Amino acid sequence: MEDGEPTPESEKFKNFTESAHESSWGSLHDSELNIALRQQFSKNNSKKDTSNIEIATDVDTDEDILHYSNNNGRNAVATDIKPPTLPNYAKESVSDDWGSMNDSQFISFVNKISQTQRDSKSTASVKKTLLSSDKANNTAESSVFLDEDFQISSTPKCKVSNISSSPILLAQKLPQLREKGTEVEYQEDVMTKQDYEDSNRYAFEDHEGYFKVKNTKQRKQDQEYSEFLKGKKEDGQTFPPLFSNCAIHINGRTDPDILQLRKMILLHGGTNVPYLSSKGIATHIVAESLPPRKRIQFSNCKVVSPKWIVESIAAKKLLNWAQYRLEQLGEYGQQEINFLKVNTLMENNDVSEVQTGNIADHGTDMEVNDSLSEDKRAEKEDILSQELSRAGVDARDSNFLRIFFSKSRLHHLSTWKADLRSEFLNKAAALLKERQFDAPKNNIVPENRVILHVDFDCFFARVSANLHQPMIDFDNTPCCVTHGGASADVSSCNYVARQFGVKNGMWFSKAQKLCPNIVCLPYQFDDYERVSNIFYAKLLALNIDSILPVSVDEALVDISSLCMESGGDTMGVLKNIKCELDTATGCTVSCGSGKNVLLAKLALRKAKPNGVYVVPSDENQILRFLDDIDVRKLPGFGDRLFEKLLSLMGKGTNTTVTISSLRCIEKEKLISSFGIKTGEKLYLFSRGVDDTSIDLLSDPEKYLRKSLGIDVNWGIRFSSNAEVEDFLNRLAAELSKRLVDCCMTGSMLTLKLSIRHPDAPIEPPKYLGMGYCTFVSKSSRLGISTRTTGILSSEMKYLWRFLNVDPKELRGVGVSMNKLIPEGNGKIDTNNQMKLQFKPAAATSLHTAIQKELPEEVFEDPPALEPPAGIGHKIQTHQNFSPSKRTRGDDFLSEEIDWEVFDNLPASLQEEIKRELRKRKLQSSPIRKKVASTGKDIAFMLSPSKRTPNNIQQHDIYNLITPEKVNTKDENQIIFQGINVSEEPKILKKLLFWMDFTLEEKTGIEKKDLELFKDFMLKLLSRNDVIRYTRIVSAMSTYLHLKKDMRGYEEWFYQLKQLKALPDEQSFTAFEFRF
DNA sequence: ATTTACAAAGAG
DNA sequence: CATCGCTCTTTGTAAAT
Ligand SMILES: Nc1ccn([C@H]2C[C@H](O)[C@@H](COP(=O)(O)OP(=O)(O)OP(=O)(O)O)O2)c(=O)n1
Repeated sequence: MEDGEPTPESEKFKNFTESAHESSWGSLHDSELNIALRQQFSKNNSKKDTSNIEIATDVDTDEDILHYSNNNGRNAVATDIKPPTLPNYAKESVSDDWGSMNDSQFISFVNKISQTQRDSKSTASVKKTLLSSDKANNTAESSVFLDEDFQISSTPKCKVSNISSSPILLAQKLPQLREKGTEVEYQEDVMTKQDYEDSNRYAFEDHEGYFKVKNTKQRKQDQEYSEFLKGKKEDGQTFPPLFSNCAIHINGRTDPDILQLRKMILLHGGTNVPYLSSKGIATHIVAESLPPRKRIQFSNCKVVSPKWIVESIAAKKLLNWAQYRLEQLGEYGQQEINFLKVNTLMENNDVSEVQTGNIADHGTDMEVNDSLSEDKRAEKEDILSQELSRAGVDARDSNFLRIFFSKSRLHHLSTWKADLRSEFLNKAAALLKERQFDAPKNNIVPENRVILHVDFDCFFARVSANLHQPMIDFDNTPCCVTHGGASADVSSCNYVARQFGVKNGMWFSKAQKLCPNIVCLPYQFDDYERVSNIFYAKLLALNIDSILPVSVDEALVDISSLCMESGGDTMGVLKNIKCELDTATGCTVSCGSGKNVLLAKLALRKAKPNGVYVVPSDENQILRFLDDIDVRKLPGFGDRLFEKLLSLMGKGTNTTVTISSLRCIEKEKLISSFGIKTGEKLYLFSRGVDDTSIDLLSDPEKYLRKSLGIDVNWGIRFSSNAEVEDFLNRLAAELSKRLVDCCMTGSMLTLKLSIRHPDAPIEPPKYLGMGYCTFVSKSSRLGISTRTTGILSSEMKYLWRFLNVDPKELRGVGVSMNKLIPEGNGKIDTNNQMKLQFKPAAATSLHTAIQKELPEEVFEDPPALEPPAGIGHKIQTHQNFSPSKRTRGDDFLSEEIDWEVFDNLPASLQEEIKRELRKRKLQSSPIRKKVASTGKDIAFMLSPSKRTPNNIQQHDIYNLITPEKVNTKDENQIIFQGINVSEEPKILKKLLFWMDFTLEEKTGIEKKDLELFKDFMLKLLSRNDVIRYTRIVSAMSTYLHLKKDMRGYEEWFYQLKQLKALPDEQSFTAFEFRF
């Protein structure tokens, strides 16, 4: 059993796992699984009712699948009658901007056009056709194709402002279309033959090859197109080849947006670089602003504002890019950063792929190999790539995190979401500031609000399929995005696959069983981001009242004003928005609307796939709409709540519950079984009531991030404590980096561990997965708001030791910063500082040390014993928690304060970045992934207590030889630096000098010195010389108090805080000894 | 009565 | 070979204050 023999329980677990993945992707996670299992186990143990439960589980699952099939059935019918999507060419032909298409879309589009226009050679006739089809788009087409899916019909002639094609743009684009068409037709042939191999599942076995080809292909195509254009001067339009020597990459959302910029660049002879590959191609990067991460990545490129393009074109000559250099880069020479970077790369013998952690394991266009011969380089890369492949599956490798995150879909989703939140919050903040005086109160009463929920249909699957070569008939071919192995998750599958019962989150082996012909597509995170940028750019271009990003492919939008303008034709507005988004992205979205968020979300469920749905605002109609909806569709209503509800209603597990029956349950009953908030929410939801706001301006602080964490629950396999602590060091560095990225510091740290459940096999069914686990978490106050890697890692290691988990049983590690404040806004956690006056700090590393060195009975006394009873007890029951068995403390001094190099970066580079952050300006217009400043930019909106000048500098910790020398060893005499303890003033003088020195030094306290110092202090304590001890700490604290503005202040504060906390325990101990 | 620590659930 | 099971918010609960 211990060795992972498949016991009945673990077998059951496996079944449960798989069915859970099927029945509800995303809503049932392992933590929940674990709960479910725990519950089942306990049930089984107490009631001996195993078979019953198993059956129940199965039935539940089947039912769920059935339910979804029904849903798909409806879609299938619709598909049979009429294709739910427009034929690609029809949609694309009405696109007002071909720039939004990717290569394959473009090729297909052009082919269709040239096919339909085969006989007509004149530009004018093409124009006419396109124009008429454009018209069709706005009128007939919506009724013909879309009405099929609309639940409520409306006139197709609605007009939404801002979204119709500009006639000027249209006229400009027409000749290009035709010309590009003939050009590309040829191009496609060549490409198909020379570049692509038709492999069984993947078009390309590896992403790298794929991206290289894609990049090459697009650039080549763009280039031929521009060359072709150059020769053409008809139509009176000229496009001087301003950018002929430029290869330009557009980074994220810009103004004017990426579509327009790309067009401008290509028209004027430039090369567009859609993806940054490891070959240094891009000469310029266009962006509005960049977060530190990308700033380093892009450091050897000329990073310019979009204005450079616009104004160069206006001036009809290439303007000096330096004038448009992105301001944030400021004074640090790009050369210099590049130089540092290159050196780092070479020293580390690293490859750019790992360095940058780009999605397809790609680096930037940083080229470090100029000096190496091709052969040598290839050889080197070969060796490195071998090392890399190990690094990706071994958490002990220093590159593991980077590789893991670069391939993790969930990491990307989370990151995108956080970035979007941050960006839109900043936008809102800027807007609020602008408005401060003219208060443009929007006068729409809640009853008349129209909330739109818009979401791509099977986002990843659609985008990946669009890019796939050979082309996929998306509406008839089952396909899904997955890494491809049997136990790999299906991230997203299309609706064809869903008819077979395939679901997002299901294991691929299962999906394949259900649907043997399913096509497997690779992840293409860059493209998801790119399409998402277009999506949001389009939404922002509308006259919307507010917008709340829900996910990379999903947003809540207040369209009350738009609907008012259109005379209440909500359906028409939705259709237009849908059309607009479909054409711009080459995907399909669905739109649902209602007078509140709840109704909008439910409407979207009805609208999917590829449709729109409007919930009317009449109360009775709302209730009728809700009546037949499954309660499981309510937002926030997952498996666990459903289970509870079933038991509350005394229903079997295989039933569904409609909202109308939920409505029959009294409020009190709901509250008593679900808790006050949840009960009340369910009560209101069942009546269609929901007052959730989506307005970032209404309460900006609410949307400011409150925690920042890192979780790794894959690939965690350690054999020793040292390996774990090494990993924690790297986690700390990563956490610190992310805190820098969003300009925040935090004062509480939480470590969360996943531990193999005793009943789970050693190796779970999923390769390197976490399997069935128990979880423990422990948090600690730092006493100071910080993000210093050294402090974080030290604290994490303390928490790790505290939790006392066998490294071999560890299956996952998470760490999170909890009491966040925006950078520079008050350094000290005053709340906690106050507490320090009265009682020892919460757990700190040094406590551990003391515990280790004290006799065992100390642990039995609550004041000295850090863990509150609850925790200790819980851990004990789960995993033999026994503090007294902890290893002796000899290793403490060498391991406890493990000051690592501050970060992976050279200190000078770090310094530059931080300076840069401080310089950041409020009005810089934010761009997703380009603006990391969550905190600072909206600092002015925070309550005054949280606002303080940000003149306190961050400090570094860096190894440095200080004036300290080796301590002497004497058993009887306490000697510090050759000075006997009786000469206390001398020692103090030395200490203050040392402190002063390190406070100024940007490299901080040298690790060895600190060890020696602590060693000395601990000796004092061990002799019960609390008086001296306290005197020294007080003197140092007082001195430190005068040095608040020094860079080393924070670190010293932390250290002294720890030292201060010790005597309380010590005196207690002494007291104990005396009696 | 609040505040705090921890755990669970739910989302994409 | 595989595989990349993240990360944040909200809520419930029990215990401490
Ligand atoms: N367990 C999950 C759930 C979602 N996703 C990713 C893939 C999806 O494409 C994207 C968006 O999630 P949605 O819930 O919107 O699902 P889809 O867009 O795939 O399908 P649809 O919205 O049409 O139901 O998030 C994922 O990787 N794993």
